[in-house]
Amino acid sequence: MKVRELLEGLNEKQRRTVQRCLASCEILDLEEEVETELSKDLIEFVKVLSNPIRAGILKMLKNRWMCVCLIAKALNQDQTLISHHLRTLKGMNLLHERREGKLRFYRTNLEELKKYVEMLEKELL
Amino acid sequence: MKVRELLEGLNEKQRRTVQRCLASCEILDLEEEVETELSKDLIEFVKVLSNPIRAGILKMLKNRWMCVCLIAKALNQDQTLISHHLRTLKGMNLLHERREGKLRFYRTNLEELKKYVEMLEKELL
DNA sequence: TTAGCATTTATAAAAATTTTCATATGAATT
DNA sequence: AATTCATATGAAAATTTTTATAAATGCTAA
Repeated sequence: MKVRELLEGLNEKQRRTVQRCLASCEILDLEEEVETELSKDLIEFVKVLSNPIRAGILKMLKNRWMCVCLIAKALNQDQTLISHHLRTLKGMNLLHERREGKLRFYRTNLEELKKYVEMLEKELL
Repeated sequence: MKVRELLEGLNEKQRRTVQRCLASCEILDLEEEVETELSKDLIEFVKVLSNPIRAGILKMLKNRWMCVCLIAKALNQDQTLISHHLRTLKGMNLLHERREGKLRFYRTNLEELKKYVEMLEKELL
């Protein structure tokens, strides 16, 4: 979508005001193509990361395996709450899981995490 | 905080289970230092970014100035809603602002944005 | 200077997320 | 086999975020 097309979508008064402004200050070129869409996945990733508990989990598990009860202890949170957040992270493929007896160990999936961070840079910088 | 200290914080049964497991599978070293804290600012940044409208604004304004009414048109959202989100973004210093007559133009503060993305990489990768 | 317009601000309503609590599941110890 | 323990799940409650509505600001053009 070009700036010109957006401008044409405004009501008459607004359009006149903006046109006049752009004519005098030349702050914006009408022929520029405007991109607003971010990948749905990327937004979802950022949302997952935006919770301090989930972000803390990813940081803590970036270079080690830990079982659920130790994760809960480290973050000083109820185990069932941690379980919920682990599920969310797993849902985005951001964790590896490994079972040892009745314990479950998790570790950050750094490949996947890096993929998202690179997407972020590409889209916004 | 070391893994050993976390372990000592568990109740006796749990501690025994975990100790026995670690003794046999050697998946985790008790002497490792565990880091869980992310910078408060960084989390706030990620939260700001986690809304699709705000992320869309940052993408659209990464290389141009646009006035509020055109931003609203481009995202096909009510102008007052856009104003709210602009305020949030301004509050994190993620936007430059410029007034031309009765219009207000915004543009992404790429320096600041880059700063946060770099923090993110440093903390999580 | 006044009337109109672009935008902001305040506040209330709606929607989404997080947390808690009760219960389920599956492995291991007894 | 029965019980216990670590973790998972689901639904309800609490909290936060987003959106909508109404009123206020401040610039400008007439």
